[in-house]
Amino acid sequence: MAVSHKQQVDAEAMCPHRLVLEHLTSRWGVLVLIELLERSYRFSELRRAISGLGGRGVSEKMLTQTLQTLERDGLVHRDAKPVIPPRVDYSLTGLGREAAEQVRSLARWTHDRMGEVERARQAYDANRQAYDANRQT
Amino acid sequence: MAVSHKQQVDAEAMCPHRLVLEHLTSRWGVLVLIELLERSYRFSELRRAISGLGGRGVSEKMLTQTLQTLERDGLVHRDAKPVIPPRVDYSLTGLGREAAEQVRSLARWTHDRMGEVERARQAYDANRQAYDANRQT
DNA sequence: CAGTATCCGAGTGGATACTG
DNA sequence: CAGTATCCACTCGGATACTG
Repeated sequence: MAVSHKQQVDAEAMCPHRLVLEHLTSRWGVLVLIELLERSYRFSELRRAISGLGGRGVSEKMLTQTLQTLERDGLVHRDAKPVIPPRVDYSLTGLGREAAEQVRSLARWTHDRMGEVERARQAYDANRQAYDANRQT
Repeated sequence: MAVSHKQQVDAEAMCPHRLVLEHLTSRWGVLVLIELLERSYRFSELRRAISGLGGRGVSEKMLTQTLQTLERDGLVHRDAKPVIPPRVDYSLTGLGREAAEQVRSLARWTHDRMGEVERARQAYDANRQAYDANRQT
């Protein structure tokens, strides 16, 4: 039924570039972009690749939706070859590549800083527990 | 009731750094980080500042939740002054500043490229419409 | 293979009322 | 002021079944 793209968060009164930002930082958007930075992928291939990144896989539905959104925003190029069985290749556009690189570097940053984050969490949780403990006395 | 932080997406089998990434790219996380990059804010002040960025405001609930998550991850520092009426200042930690800068640059990128995105969308929608049209004949 | 269509449960996030 | 607690609408996203 042609998915009128009124699906996502609906813009409402939100400035449009916030929307795009949400698209590329979305749960699967991030992974798709990073994966496509490596090379182009076919649909199912991409699905498997993403599932391989830890976490459980994407549903077909969400991958489709994510890809369509990114394609509409001009970040991903969809190349459907008219053969049987169907073959569709996805790749980044120039615009998409720029975005993907930023996203990847942010992802790498979080990866590199995990140690510090973990420590911060332990400290936080410890305080938290101490606080909660002497509260119920 | 002490919000056991089992709330967000729950980690499940997802690699931990994906979680942190979701925190700082979350709807309000992005805005909080960018805003705090400017200076430190009090709770309500921050709430208003964010509402001023277009889009409708954050609820107290979501702002609280967002701030707690970011604090736990060691990105935001919370300074509660024991005065009446209460005064709490939020600011970025060193770690938080690094993250925020990346997030801001991604936000700026999307802002700068909006023109191209809009054009891509128009092209996409036009094709789409043409396609849908001669389908129902 | 590459989707589309439909249903549905869980969780997000907003509104409201209340507390220290 | 700075939250917490509760309720609830709505959306996201998964499972499933079907199509070209």
